[in-house]
Amino acid sequence: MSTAADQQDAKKNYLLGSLATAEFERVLTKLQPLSFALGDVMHESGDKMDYVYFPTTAIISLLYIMENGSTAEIGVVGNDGILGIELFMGGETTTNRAIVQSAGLGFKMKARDMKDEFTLGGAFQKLLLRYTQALIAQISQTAVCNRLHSVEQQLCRWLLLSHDRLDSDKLVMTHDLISNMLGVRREGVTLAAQKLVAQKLITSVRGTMTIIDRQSLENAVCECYEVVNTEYNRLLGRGVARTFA
Amino acid sequence: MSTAADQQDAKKNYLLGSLATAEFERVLTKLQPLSFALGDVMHESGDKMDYVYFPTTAIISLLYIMENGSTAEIGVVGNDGILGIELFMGGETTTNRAIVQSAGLGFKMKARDMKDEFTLGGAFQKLLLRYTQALIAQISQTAVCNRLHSVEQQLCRWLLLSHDRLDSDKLVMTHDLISNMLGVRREGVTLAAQKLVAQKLITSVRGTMTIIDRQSLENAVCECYEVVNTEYNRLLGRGVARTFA
DNA sequence: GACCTTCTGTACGGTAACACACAATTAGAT
DNA sequence: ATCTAATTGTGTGTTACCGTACAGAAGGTC
Repeated sequence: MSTAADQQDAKKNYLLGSLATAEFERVLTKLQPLSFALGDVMHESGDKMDYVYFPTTAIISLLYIMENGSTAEIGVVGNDGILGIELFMGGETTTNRAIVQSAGLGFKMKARDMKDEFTLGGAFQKLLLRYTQALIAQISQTAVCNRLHSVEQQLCRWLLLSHDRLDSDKLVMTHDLISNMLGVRREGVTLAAQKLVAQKLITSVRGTMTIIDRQSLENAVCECYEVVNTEYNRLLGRGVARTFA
Repeated sequence: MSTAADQQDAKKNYLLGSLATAEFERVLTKLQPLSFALGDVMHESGDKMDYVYFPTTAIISLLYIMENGSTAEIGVVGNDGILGIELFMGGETTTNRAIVQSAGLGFKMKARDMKDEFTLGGAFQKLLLRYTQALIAQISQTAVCNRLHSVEQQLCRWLLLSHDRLDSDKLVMTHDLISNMLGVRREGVTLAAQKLVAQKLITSVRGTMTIIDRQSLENAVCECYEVVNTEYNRLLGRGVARTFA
């Protein structure tokens, strides 16, 4: 692939966008554009992946599924990162499911190409490792947040994380879906959402939540959100969070 | 360092022990033996580390400390791994505190030496990356377990995790310390421990818990324990868990 | 327009873990 | 032997979330 439009699009993914020109152009030749549909399972626990993915407007959830069917999200990948770190980390597979949480676009790269690029040991490798460390920070914070914070706080965090990775203020998401991500009951999400609606931070109507007061949402969220954001910023040179005008 | 005794000791750390002879001997010249005392803080959130550590009989907890002072463990490193992945991952620091949970021995290596070894890109690098992926699995499972399982189940998991990394059946640990690791109240640990004592899985006296029926403890634990163990086994060629006679 | 499905709101009883308070026990120090 | 500090046990009331059940509302389909 190599149209100028694709080039522009690829840069929307921060990892690709931070590559120096020469490296970016080499990598670009190995990328194929791709559309992610809501609910698509990019890989199942234990699956070998044929591709790695660089979302630009799509968001992918890393979900863990328990034996009894309950689920919990451990992390999220959007235009900030790459799906498929297990390929260059050497394990080939992981124990979680990757599912499209918000439809959108992105690029894919063959597993073989990814490994070759990584083995070169250049700036791309360094970047991928730093990204992996940022992802570890996100997963760690999820662990802590799961232990110590309320559903309402976690819903705030989840909304902000999604908002950061989207162009729009509208999150197309049912309470049921969010409850699977947060690992809580659907009713729990409804209740928490109502509280946020009452404070006029969001609106929530059948299948869509809209963020109407992001600043106040940031005031309501637990520290976990900011900690992860700062860490992404430190490790990758820029935060994921939207900035204000 | 290079005495024959040290060589034997170094092999007690699985990462070091899985190196091929030539690589092991090269690495060995860069190791210094070290003793870890209970409660020692190996690094604080945000600190740059001068060394990485390879425990052999000590256990280190990766603890996250919230703004309000409450704490939660995100992972644990013993003879199965290395403390200080952030050095070769490129971030230099992390957002958690590393504290000695169980006193014991191990080795340290200068940060500079670690980076040089990693940059060589050989088997050691591959091993370190696979270990990092195993640690990610552990942290992820902690996140899920924090969300979905009871304190009693988590105490079982924590006891087994510690037992796996120790020679003894005695865990020198107060309820208060464990409560900080699990991110729950001290009373909660006391209650959970009482239930396990009633089932004759452990004994618990002032400052020491002793595992007396490991098999039953494994039956009582949630799936999280086994999942992580299987993943360590797959990624590193051997599990951490003790095997039975 | 009638029907069906999906999504959301509400209610009720149950439970696990919380916060706080304080008593009882044990270990170590002088 | 006594004192002190650390550790563990226990009780009481509160809260957040769970499981279950069901009603109402919104949207798609025929």
